[in-house]
Amino acid sequence: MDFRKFIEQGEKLFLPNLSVDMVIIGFHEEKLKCLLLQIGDRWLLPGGYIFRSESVEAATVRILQERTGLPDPHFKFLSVFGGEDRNFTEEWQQFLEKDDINFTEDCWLNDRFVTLAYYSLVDFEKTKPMVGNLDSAFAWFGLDELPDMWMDHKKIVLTAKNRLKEDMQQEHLTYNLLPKEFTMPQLHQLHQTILEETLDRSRFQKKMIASGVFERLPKLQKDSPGRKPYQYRVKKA
Amino acid sequence: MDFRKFIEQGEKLFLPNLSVDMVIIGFHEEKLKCLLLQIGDRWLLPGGYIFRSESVEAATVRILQERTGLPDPHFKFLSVFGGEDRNFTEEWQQFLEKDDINFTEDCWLNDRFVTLAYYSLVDFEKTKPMVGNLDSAFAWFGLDELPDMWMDHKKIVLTAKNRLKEDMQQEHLTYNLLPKEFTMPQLHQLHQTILEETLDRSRFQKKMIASGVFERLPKLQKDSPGRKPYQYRVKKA
DNA sequence: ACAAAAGTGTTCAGCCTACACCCATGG
DNA sequence: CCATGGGTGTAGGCTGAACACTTTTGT
Repeated sequence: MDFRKFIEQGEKLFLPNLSVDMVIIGFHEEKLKCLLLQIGDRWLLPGGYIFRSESVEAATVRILQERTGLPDPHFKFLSVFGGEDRNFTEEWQQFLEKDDINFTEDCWLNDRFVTLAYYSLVDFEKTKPMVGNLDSAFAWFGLDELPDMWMDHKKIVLTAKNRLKEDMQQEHLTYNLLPKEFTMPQLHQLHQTILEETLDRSRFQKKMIASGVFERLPKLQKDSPGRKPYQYRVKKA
Repeated sequence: MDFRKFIEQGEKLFLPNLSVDMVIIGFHEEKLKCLLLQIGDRWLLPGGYIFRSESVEAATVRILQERTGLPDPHFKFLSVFGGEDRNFTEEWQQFLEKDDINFTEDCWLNDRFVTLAYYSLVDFEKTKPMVGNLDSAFAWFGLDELPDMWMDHKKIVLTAKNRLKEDMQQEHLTYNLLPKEFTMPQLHQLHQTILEETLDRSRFQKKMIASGVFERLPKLQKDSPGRKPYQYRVKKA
């Protein structure tokens, strides 16, 4: 969408005062990373607004696809952030004062926003992040090395980090962070990273296999010393 | 709030296109009941809108207090319902056409609404439901005997019913449905009702006591045959 | 042959399960 | 004293914890 149109006509196109924010999480170099965008000097979560003729779910998928290039990304609802003072007046002003856009104080973007926060687990290697109209860059940040962020966005990321810990103990979803085919040692390492504690290798392996969620594939070929691990993927069923 | 002001000026006072709906659940006569309001011939969930200068959380609490009369009601987020065609044009029309209010097609209430659904567990006996400006009556309905309801409201109730089943296995929250002081047989019966299955009495009792969440009080005095049960309440900690 | 990596076994403790049994009270 | 309701005990099975052991591979 054209930038000027977005600023000037956004309130006609989108549901006002409501946004969607995405905590997009990947796993790279033994660490959890979060995809952030840069506007001005500061960083913020990828997000967007809901077209008046679009369901919330569709908006969520669209925003995710736009940012990650993935056709069918995983996502899960996180939380509503709805503080009465939740607006981005300062942030927009800092960024837009240098531009020639007609950005007045009563612009819809300056109003209060309730945001619907989601988190999304993606395959780091498959993800092809893209910048939007407003943001000048993207980058992956370790969840413990977050930069200065807009408003409550850092709080949203940390909420996602904690929620992921809880959710993964209830349902199988961590495989979304790995390639389609992966090994138990990889999954084991991933779980340890997310939970921030060591897990008994033997028990982990048996529990995962016993869950019946995964199916075993031929062994992985690789050039490192030691036994070759089996590969697994999620059962389609 | 004055009815005319609500219709005519609501869009200035509230965040537009966003509502809060409450599945208020009580336990009475061995059954789960849900508090509904009547507008015209049909029933709907208690709900409301968020003032522009009010946090979502504050709105939630306010709406709950208005409807239940309870000072500090329990509530928990349920889900977002955000379909692209989610509006109440038909429902409002049916109800308001007999009135002399200036209710035009472009009224804010006819627009699309995204709703934030919560559920709330209340002590049936302590709850003093109240009707609002719009609704003509309230009533408690068994979760398996729901009447004809607005739009997706029945779906929201059933979502709450299922979520309650899941949540209660993770955290202690069912005591919100009972008086401050209650007995294990009561709690046992309640859990069986919610889960729709029988639970071993012995095991249930030991598990509850072992959780350390409750403290034992003197035995209950009552006039029925059989041993008198202890009373319990939640530990304040 | 050795070290490293991955897979599998073994033992023990603790918890869940299904009942059985024991206590208290009113009729 | 017995029917009813409520509290506690026990034997077996399943699951999780900790760690040992074996297999496979590159160097």
